[in-house]
Amino acid sequence: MNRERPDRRVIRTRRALREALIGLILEKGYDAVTVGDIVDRADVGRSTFYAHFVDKDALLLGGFSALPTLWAEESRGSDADGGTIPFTFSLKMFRHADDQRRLFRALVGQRSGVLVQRQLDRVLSDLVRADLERFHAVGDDRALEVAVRFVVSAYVGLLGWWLEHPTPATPEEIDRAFRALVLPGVAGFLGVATANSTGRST
Amino acid sequence: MNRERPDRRVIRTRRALREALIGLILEKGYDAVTVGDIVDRADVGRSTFYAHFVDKDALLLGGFSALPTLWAEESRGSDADGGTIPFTFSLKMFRHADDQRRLFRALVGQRSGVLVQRQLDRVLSDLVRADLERFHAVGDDRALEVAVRFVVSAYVGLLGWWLEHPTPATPEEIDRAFRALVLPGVAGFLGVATANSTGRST
Amino acid sequence: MNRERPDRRVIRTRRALREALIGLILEKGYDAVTVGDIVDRADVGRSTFYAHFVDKDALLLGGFSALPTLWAEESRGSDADGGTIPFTFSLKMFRHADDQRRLFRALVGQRSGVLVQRQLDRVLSDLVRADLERFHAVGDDRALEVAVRFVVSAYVGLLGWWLEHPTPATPEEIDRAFRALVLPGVAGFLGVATANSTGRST
Amino acid sequence: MNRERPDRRVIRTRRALREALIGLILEKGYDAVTVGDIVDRADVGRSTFYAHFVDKDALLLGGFSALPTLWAEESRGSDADGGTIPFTFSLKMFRHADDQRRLFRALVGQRSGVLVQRQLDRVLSDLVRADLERFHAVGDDRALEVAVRFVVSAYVGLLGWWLEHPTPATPEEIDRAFRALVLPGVAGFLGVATANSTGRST
DNA sequence: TCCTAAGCGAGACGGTACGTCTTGTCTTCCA
DNA sequence: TGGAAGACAAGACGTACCGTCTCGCTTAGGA
Repeated sequence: MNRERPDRRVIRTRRALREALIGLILEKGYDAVTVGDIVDRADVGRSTFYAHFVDKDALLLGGFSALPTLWAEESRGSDADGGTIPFTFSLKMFRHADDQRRLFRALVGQRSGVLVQRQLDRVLSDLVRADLERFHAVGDDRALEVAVRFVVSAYVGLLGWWLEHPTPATPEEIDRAFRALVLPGVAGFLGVATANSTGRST
Repeated sequence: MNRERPDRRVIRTRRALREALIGLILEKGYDAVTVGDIVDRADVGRSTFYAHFVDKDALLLGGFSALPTLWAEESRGSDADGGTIPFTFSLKMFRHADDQRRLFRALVGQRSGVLVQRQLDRVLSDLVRADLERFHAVGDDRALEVAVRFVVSAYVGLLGWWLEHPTPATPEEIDRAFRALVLPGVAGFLGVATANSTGRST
Repeated sequence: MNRERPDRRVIRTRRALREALIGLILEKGYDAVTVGDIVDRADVGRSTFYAHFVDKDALLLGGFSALPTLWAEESRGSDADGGTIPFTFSLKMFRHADDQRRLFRALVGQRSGVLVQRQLDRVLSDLVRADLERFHAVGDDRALEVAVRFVVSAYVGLLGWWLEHPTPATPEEIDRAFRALVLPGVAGFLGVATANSTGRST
Repeated sequence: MNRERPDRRVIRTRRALREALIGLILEKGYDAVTVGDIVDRADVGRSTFYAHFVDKDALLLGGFSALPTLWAEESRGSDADGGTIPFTFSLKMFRHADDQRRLFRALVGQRSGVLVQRQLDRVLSDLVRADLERFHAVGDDRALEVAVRFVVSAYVGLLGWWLEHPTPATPEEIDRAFRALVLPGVAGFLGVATANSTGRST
């Protein structure tokens, strides 16, 4: 046990770097931020940066790869609803995005790098695939993947659009739109499993 | 008068640059291509490059911004069908993509830059918006934009996925999937105008 | 003909770099000078420096490898004396060193790098070897090399000592000391050839 | 009392560092060895190094500054010869160098740093000065210093040359060359005091 | 057919960021 | 609680691009 003692300094350094990055992204957009900017603001030596992260990208992912997962966890947490509703992540994430619109715009919007988008894609794909398998009897793997990609693309597309436009709608409204647009197609494409809520856990 | 003498050399230079860029994108992906690479391959002086294009991006767009529009035109051209089918661009473009999979992958796929994607988005958005207005009585502008974004995101998402995966389906199949996934949601969300848009289950 | 057009810019850049280096060496000593210092003072881009010289060392040698040779040429020029005196470089170089004591101290003294010393060694070795072959019938190559090394070491040793000590003697005095100390040993070690001044070109 | 508790660990640490340094010098030359290399090989923390030595140089001198003195002591020890021969250190040191050619090459040769050379210079200068004062009636302090420098430079020069060249001569031979080259000049320059210094050709 | 402005290749240049390396200090942990 | 381990700030290094610029050479296209 006790493997990997954290060493407070390491933690402090990483946090400083992460916070510097966030601040700079909000100010200039991800691509315009240089490693030099980051270490200057974090008051950290250049080599220290590279001792912790191979990349600017690695810093971003190291800090935020956790985030989507976190959102996912929170969503899944609400399985208290009996798991009768698919894509519960949707509203949660719209709300998160609403709360921290600036950060989300920087990370998910057009000024971010491809990286967080890719990461978000990955996490959402897993969530969506799980839900699709739960609610539909899927015989065809390829059809499943197509559906996953469809749902995720639609979601991320709407999310990005919504973030870039000034207060076009509440999270609830945009979530309702998402569901209205996506669910019928999925249902038709994959077919309905047994009941709406399969006989799964609970 | 006499403005804009074409000068054969100019044309030759530009074509050389464009072709060099395409080749390099296919080999390394857009982001990895440098101006140095391009002028080396095109056998052109560095300053000549900048005499014609401000950017690597400008070269790409200068060469290809026309493309999506072209595709669009071809699609619209087929309105000979009486305009009874929405999103006719879809199958056409899937077929184009199938024909020139390598080029499309380079331009639209993950290895491309954001630029062509953005351009594609713009053109598709216009096409989709036109179709939506044609087939649905849209009272709410915001709803229309949401729907546009939904359709475009879904389309581009599926297109990208399909390009990245080795021969998962024929253009016809993936187009059928696209329509099955997208049309019901749009119909439900915007309401049916002329009742001819789909004959989907309900 | 006309190969290698010089390109005025190149010449200007190199001179600027060289002069910046000299100035900085005089101020801080060779080792303390960084490439950054040099390009700052020369008002030249960092990459430009590396386009011309692989190293700080290369700049030094590129600028000064000519110098010892130059000194050598001047010395040889005085063969008008009929070539009856060996090591004519000696007094010349002591005088040069006296004239530009600061520069010599920086280049030959302890604050310099090993590089100029090595170069000086090489050039002096050639001069000395030539003289030894002229004035002595040397049968044994190894003995010649030993003698060369002896003369050069003694010379450079005295030169260095003389440079580091404030005006201990005039160039003529130190040259006389050098000859008094070195010549007898060489004569005894290698033997005298024919006459003192061999029958060579006069 | 009890000052300077030896603390076995301290001794072990220092020895480890010293041995690491020697090994690395033999492998890469002094200048190429970094503190990181040393502590890695010695399996010691970086700060431990700096707790014992301010420098890489200090480690070298701490370990080897004794050496030249030692060599000197051994030489002087043999004054049992009645002190009739000057520069008795010469042959002894050539022999040492022959015995441990690799180490000497590393320390005295061109791949070493300036430090041991300087130290060697200092020690040899003292030895030489003492001998010169013993064998010559020196009236002029400056002349003495010049002679000291001459002898030392010549000696170190020959030593270095001899070390760098594969088995060019036995210690006895190179010593004989040294004496033949140096003594006449010294005798002529300083004047003969007790007349026993050399019996060279007048 | 000549001549003259342009297009062009070649590539030097100032900048800027990169990722690596090394040094000497300073903090943390452990025995 | 004192010393070993190693994280850290600082900053130089050499590389890779960028976009600007200056040079002459070539070469159309109008005279």
